[in-house]
Amino acid sequence: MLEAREGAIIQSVNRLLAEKGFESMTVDEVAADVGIAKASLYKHFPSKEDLAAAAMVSVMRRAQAFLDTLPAGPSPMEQLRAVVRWTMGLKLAGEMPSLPSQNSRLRSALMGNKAYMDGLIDVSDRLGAWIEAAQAQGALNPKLPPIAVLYTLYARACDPVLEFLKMSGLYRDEEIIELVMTTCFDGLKSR
Amino acid sequence: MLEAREGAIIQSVNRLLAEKGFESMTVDEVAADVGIAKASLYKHFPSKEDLAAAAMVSVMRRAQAFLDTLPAGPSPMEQLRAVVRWTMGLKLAGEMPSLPSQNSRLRSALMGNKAYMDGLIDVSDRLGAWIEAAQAQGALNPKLPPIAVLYTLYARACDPVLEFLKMSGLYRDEEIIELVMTTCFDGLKSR
DNA sequence: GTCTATAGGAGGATAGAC
DNA sequence: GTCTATCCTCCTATAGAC
Repeated sequence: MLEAREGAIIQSVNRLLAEKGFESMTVDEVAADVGIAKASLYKHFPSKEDLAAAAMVSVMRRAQAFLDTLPAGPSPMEQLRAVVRWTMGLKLAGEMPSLPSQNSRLRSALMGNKAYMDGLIDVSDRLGAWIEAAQAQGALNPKLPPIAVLYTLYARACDPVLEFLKMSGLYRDEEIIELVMTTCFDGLKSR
Repeated sequence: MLEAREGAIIQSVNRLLAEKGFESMTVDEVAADVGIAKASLYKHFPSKEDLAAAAMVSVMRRAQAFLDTLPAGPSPMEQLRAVVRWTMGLKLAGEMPSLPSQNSRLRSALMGNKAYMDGLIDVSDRLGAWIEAAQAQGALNPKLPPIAVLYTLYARACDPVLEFLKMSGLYRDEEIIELVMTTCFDGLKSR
C-alpha cells in the first residue's frame, strides 16, 4: 500500500523530470500529478532532491534488471550495443530523468544515496568488464581509455541529438535509434 | 562606452551560464560580477532571457568569425573537424553557455531574437554545405542524413563527456579534445 | 544610466488538525 | 499519512530619487 503509493510518486517524478528537467519541475506539479497534497508528498520524501534521487534509483534498478537479461555470450560488443539501444529507447519514451550536472545540492543527495551509488557502481563495473573484453577482442578501439568509452555510453542517456531528431518529425523512434547507434559506434566518417 | 559596458555584461553572463546553467544563474550574481546594480542591468537588457540570448548571439558571432578564418580548401571534412575542435575548446575553457532546451520562455526569447536566428541559420547553412560536400567526396558517411550529422556536431557543444573527463583529472584539455574527436568521427569500434 | 529600496510572486518546506 | 493553510526564502522585475 505504502509501496504502491511511493511507486506512483516515483513514476510521476520520472516522467516530469524527463519532460521538464529538475529545475523546471515543481513539487506542486508532482503532488498534483500523483493526486495527493504536497504535505503528504513530504511525508514520503524529505526534499525535492530526494524525489529526484528516488527516480534515479528506480532507473538504475531497471538498468540492472535489463543487464541481467542479456545472455553472457561471446560478444561483449553486442552486449554494449544492446545497452545503448535500451538506454536511448527509454529516453525517447520519455522515461529517462534528466538532471543538471551542475547543481551541487542535487549532487550531494545522489552521492549520499547508498542505493543509487551501489547501483551506479554495479552497472559501471559490468559495463567496464564488457568494454575491456571487447577491446581485448579487437571489436572496440583499444586505444580509447575504458573510462572514456564508459562516459560516451552513459552520455547516450542525455543526448540532445535524440530529441532534436524527434522534434524534426522526420524519423520514427526506431530510425532515430539506428542513426545514433551508427554515429556512436561507427562514427561520422565513411568506413 | 555603452558598448563596452554591455560587452562586460555579456562576458559575465557567458561565464556564469557556462558555470552554473541558466536556471541556477541569478541576475543578482550577474550584477555583482559586472560590478553594477541590478536595476542598471535591467536598463540594458529587459529580462533574464534576453541576457541569455545576448550571450548566445555573442557566441554565434564568434563562431561565424571562426568559420571565416577557415581556408576554403579542398577538404570540407577538415573544416568540419576544425569547427568541432574549436567548439570543444570553447566549452572546456568555460566559455560555452549551456541553456536548457526545455524552458519555453527562453526558447521564445531565442526564436524572437533576429540576430541569434540569423547567426544560427548562417552557421547551419555553411556547415550543411560542408557536410554535403564531404559526403559527396566519400569522406563522411553518405548514408547519414545531413541533418543528423549537423545535430551531432552541434551536440559537441553540450557534451557531458567533456566535463566528466575533465573532472576525472586524468587528462589535459587537448587530450580530452582528441579523445572525443576520435569517438565522434571514428566511432567506438575498431577500424 | 546609476543607485537604493521594494514590490510581487513563485516555490520549497512545515504546522497542526483529523 | 492525508489534508488545508501558511511560512519564508529567494529571485525577477520595477519605482523613483539623483
